Amino acid sequence: MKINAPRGFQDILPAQVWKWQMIEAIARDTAELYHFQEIRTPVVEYSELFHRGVGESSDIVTKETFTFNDRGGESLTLRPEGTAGVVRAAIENNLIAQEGVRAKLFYIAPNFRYERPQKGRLRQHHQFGAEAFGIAEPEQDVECIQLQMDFYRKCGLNELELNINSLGDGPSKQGYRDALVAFLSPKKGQLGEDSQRRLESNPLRILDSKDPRDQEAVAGAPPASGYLSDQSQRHFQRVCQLLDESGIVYRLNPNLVRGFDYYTETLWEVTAGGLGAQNAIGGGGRYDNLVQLLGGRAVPGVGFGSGLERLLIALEAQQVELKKVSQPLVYLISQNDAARQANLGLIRQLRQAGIACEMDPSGRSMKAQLKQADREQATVCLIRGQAELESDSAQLKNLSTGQQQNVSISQLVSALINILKPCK
RNA sequence: GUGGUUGUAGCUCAGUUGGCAGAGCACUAGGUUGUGGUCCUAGGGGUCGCGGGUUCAAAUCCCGUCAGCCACCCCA
Repeated sequence: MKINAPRGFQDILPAQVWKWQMIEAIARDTAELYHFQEIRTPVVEYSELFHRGVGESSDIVTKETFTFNDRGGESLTLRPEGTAGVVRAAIENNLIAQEGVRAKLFYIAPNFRYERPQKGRLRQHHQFGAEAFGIAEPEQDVECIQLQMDFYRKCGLNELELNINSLGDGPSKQGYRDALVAFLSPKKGQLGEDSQRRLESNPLRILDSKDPRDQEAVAGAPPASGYLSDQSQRHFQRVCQLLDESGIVYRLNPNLVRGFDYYTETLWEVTAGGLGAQNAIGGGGRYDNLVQLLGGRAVPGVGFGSGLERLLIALEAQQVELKKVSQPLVYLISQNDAARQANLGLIRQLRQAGIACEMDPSGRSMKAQLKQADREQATVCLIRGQAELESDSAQLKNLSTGQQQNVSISQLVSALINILKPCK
């Protein structure tokens, strides 16, 4: 019986893996350029972490987690997002034990959400994310945004838009929520079914609904900016000013709301062309209450997560060419059994000398071997038959020019290194 | 969880009114007994997603189911 990968889970095959390695390398290089350090946390956490962290009322926790009991009866959950686990690890390992101690961490890791798959949406997806703890100033928000945007720029992504908004600190957010409910309640009948329900559970989300009925009802709603405390207002203005100064183009979007309960103050989302309906490629925000909520000191934090599958989709749609670099390959070809036997020893020597080699041990025709070498994009073929065995030499054939030369075995390694050097 | 749509060779797909399961590409071999890419010739490869039903006869019609894709919800 044939067994497929579970719904919404995807194999990343050799033909694609090099792209992953490339964008992962860009992510690491860029994060380290900003002096963020990599952290790797477990794929599973106690379920309570996400309930408390992401929020009991958020959709992600209520209906999208992979949750199960282990054999001891503990409830575990596959991580649905990156921040909560990093905060837990930072607290547990005393990385942010004291106020004023700064920790800047990044990760590249899979997340799991039980959803119906569609374009740009899977049950396992991967994110590059970064979290900065200990600094409440808007400079830290902007450093995160700069890192994120630099990452996209280095990957070659062109069509993208940064949306930004502020919901203010806790009291500001609550005040705005109440005001919005007061504004929308009389119009409840005009809202879509989903939003009528959200009016109680998560009214802020009605702001960024796609339903035209909701958009019409929301049109005259008061903006969050009117409910920000003085301090929150100053914070947000400073963020915008710093973005201006660093030449980052953004759009103030008063309807931008994000799905995690822990966000306070600044929040942002980057959208990209070519992604279909799920056009968010990454998002982030400040979460000044989260560390304390999860049992740490009152340490502020800010960070982002960026979806790598969606980045690759966007790069493809925008026809961005990633440059593939691979090691030049030498393909050993044997005319007969004796040559094949000799090449088995030779290939080991060449590999130990640091030269990537391949050969076909099955005794097929030379034509078939050459064809295979061509298919695998070998740079050089090393051909040995009866004549070469007797003269202790090998033919080296350059597959792109077709030129061929005879080289003695004693000089083989240096000759190959010479030929391959300009190909790296 | 809801809706739409598509499942035929490794891949992309055709298949008429229900009447022998097809093409292109890819693969293997030969043309060339020591040389790839181009070309020519031949060959291999199928649970027509799966299960049931109608029929003399089903890839084709009906019912169910599973999966992929797309959209809603939500999010990266």
